[in-house]
Amino acid sequence: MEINIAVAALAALAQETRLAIFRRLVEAGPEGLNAGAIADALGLPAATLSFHVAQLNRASLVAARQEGRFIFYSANFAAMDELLAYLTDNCCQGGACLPKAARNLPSARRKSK
Amino acid sequence: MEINIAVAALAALAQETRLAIFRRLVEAGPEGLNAGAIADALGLPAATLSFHVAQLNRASLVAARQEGRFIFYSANFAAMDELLAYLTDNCCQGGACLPKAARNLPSARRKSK
DNA sequence: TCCATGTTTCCATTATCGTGGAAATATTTG
DNA sequence: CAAATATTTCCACGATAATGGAAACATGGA
Repeated sequence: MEINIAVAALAALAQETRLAIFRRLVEAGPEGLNAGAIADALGLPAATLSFHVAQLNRASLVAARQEGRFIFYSANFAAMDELLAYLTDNCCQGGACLPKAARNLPSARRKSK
Repeated sequence: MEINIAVAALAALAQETRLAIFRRLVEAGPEGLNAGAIADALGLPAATLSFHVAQLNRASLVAARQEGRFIFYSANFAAMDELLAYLTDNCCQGGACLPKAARNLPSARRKSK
């Protein structure tokens, strides 16, 4: 993962409303939720929800699929995996800041790409 | 970790210059680097470096210590640990997006607060 | 086809961010 | 104290982000 992509993903999550949306989608699992359901759950105007979900989508953290007249959004777990890998690889010296539970692994390093 | 703190940390890292600074400090280890050295390494004007490092500091991702007439900045590994823990706890369904190397752990869950 | 429903785009407004030169503020050394 | 060096604060500029109402754009059903 290049730094630009990591920055884009971080920026997408670095906003309270968007982080809340993403958490909700993670909670919802692979099925995801349609736009209205997210808006209802978080008490957001449709335009605001649409704006934020579009940003998450642009950063590839959220996928969209049409289903009837609904649009379902779902968390992209693989992208989150890559972001976490980037952070552990580049922002932790020798895994020094991996969560304690993961700290004493044989080798948590990953292909640098 | 509360959502506000996570957002603040993410926002601090969600900027190319700042992420580069943080990476450099991680690389430098606990000793850290003085402001001028960081600026030189990244080719940044002093004012710009100071601005960004202050943001990282406000987000508690970077610590500062005076040493003679230099000010040394160093990465706060514990804070990074907490951020990673927040992300894995709240943005990965059952650890579904933990980096592969860490995925099959007995229990990567951590105290929620 | 017409209507209801779901979602996005358009728009204007306000607020905040990133940048870097210049001046101000430490701190050490002579 | 004065000079040199390190860093920050001040300032102004342009750029981008967040918000939400209203209008436009699908889509499915009667």
